[in-house]
Amino acid sequence: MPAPHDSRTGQPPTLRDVAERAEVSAMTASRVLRDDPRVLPATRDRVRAAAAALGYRPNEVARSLRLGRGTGLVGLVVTNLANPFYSRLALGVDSVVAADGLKTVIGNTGQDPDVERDLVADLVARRVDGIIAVPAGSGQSHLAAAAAEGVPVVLASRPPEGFAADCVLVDDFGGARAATALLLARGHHRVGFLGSPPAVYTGTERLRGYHAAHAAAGLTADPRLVRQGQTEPAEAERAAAGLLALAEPPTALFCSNNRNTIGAFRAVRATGTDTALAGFDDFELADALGLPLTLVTYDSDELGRTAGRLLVERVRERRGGDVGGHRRVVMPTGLVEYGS
Amino acid sequence: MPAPHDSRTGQPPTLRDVAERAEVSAMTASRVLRDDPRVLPATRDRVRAAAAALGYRPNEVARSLRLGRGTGLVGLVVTNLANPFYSRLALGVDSVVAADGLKTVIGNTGQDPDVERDLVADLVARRVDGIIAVPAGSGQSHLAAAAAEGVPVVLASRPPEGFAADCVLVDDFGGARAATALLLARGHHRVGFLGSPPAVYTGTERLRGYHAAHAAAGLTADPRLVRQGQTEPAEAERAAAGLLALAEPPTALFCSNNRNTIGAFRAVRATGTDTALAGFDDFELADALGLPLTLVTYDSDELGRTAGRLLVERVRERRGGDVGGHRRVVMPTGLVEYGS
DNA sequence: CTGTTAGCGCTTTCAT
DNA sequence: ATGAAAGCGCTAACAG
Repeated sequence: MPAPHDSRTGQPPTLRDVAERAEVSAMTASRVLRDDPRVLPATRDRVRAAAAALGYRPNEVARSLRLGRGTGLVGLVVTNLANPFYSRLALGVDSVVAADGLKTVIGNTGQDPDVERDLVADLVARRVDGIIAVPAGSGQSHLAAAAAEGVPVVLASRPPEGFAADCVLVDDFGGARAATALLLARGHHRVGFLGSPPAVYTGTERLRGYHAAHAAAGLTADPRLVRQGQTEPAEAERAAAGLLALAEPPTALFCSNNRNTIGAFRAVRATGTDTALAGFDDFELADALGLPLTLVTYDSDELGRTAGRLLVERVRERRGGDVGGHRRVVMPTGLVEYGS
Repeated sequence: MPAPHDSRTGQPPTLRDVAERAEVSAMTASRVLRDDPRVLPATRDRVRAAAAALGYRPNEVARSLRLGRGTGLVGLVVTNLANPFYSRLALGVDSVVAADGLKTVIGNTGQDPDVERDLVADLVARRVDGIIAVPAGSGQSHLAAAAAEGVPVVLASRPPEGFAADCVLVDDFGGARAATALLLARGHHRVGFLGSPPAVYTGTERLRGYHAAHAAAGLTADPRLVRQGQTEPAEAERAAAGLLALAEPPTALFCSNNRNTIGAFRAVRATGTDTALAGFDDFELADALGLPLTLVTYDSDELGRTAGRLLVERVRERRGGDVGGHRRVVMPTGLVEYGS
């Protein structure tokens, strides 16, 4: 364990300090520390020894300024990291970009569009190498602006609106349609819908799927059974309880994300009805709830990894490659049945 | 929506570009953009207009290099962001530091000590303003080195070893002892223990609590009922199944974290025994499992926020304040009973 | 193989 | 009220 730095000053050692100690120029020290081969082995050793003795670490801030190449950071903009969907996404992204030496900066917006705007602007000012975002839904002009400044942008689970960017989507429409169709095929003719606020892309796509399944079965969904706007389980539970308390309650519920599914589950259990339950997104312990539960599943880790991969390719591109036009990856969904 | 930058070049506009367009020196432009009052209102307006027209954003990399003040980033080092414990911590930390204009960089180690070392070194090289870490357990010399270089370090849920740093802890010992005591008081004399690898601080503290409860009741825990080393629910399930298959199986299990509790729950349900279950950490849907479950709880969001607060105070201190000696905050625990 | 010069974008210091 | 010079730590580009 070398002394971290010269104790005369509280400042970390600089390249100059290393160079002086090794009695070479800063340039030679720089070469050695970047493994440039054109240095005499003896000099190399002296420099290495000096660096080790001082506990020298190159200042990455200075390097990125000099190299003009960005900071080796990627911004990840999400609404709520405590939601397991987003934390898995974050992990998937980080695992991929870390392999390229990039670090992930998190930006949690808490659903606030103003926070989201500021966050993106700040990430751009910080010269991140790219941004992966799951925009909350009320406009993407801030992302468009970032893209226009040359910062690669990748959207996860929502498509770009009004500008071009890579994105990874889930087959929201198809998955929701399949799950709803299953409920209808089992004889449920009154199927309720619980979903996120209408401005959220995935929510409206999944609602479209719900309606499409009805249409395919020659049915029309009762609009009174559609409740949008719930973001947290507690809200979803109230909304579900409201549906179950109707004079003609639904005999089944389709929930457009895991927050709504969990809320609906609580409402059904509390009410004691045998309402059938289906939802989008798998979640931990879904199999252990003691109620039959049909879920639309997809590989959520792969979603994050794919987003990371798309971004990394763009970052490499800026350093010389060429990926070509913007890509749109759609992840397939499956159906899983839990409970007895 | 202003044009993001001059389209002649793909480069974002610099202060010079703004200055030229406003026909002032870079210095004056800089003053205006930092709201330095000593500028003629007319000039100010010209500069503001130029900046807006170009879509100028100050280069934060250059600023931090010049100001020598760090980057406005804090590093968060955890083992597994997909674990809800860590994602809540991350959110708590971020919510506090964001209020001070700081961003959180995530470093996910995946339990690998080498990755952890590299990560910390890299964060230091990137000149983060501070580091919040939940070290995996095999040595903290890398954190000590960071602290020695003057980077504020705050540890969450583990105390510093071999160096001084602020930390936030949970009352691991007391919580585990209370939960175990409850099981013993209910007549369980064979209580199993499921926990993380022995190198993990929280695991061993909680094991200590488990033993202390036995001692206080005049009992000695059967060492064959102690299983350490499970990190994921699947491993924990196997370990629990092993205990339940013993000739003299435990009649109750105490699990030292949520991963182990979930695994134990699965094993108990699969076996169909009426083994009593207790564990450390609350988790979503713990109340919905249909089995009685006693959990040691604490405010995990507050844990993250406290860590963030301790760090922010140190960061401010480096800019002139004085917080004094290193602090150790211990969060109290409670006991919750779920299930019928 | 090694060193000198110059400058990334910004701001502090010292003029004017 | 404004500007010129210098430099944060580092590294391309060019000497020698």
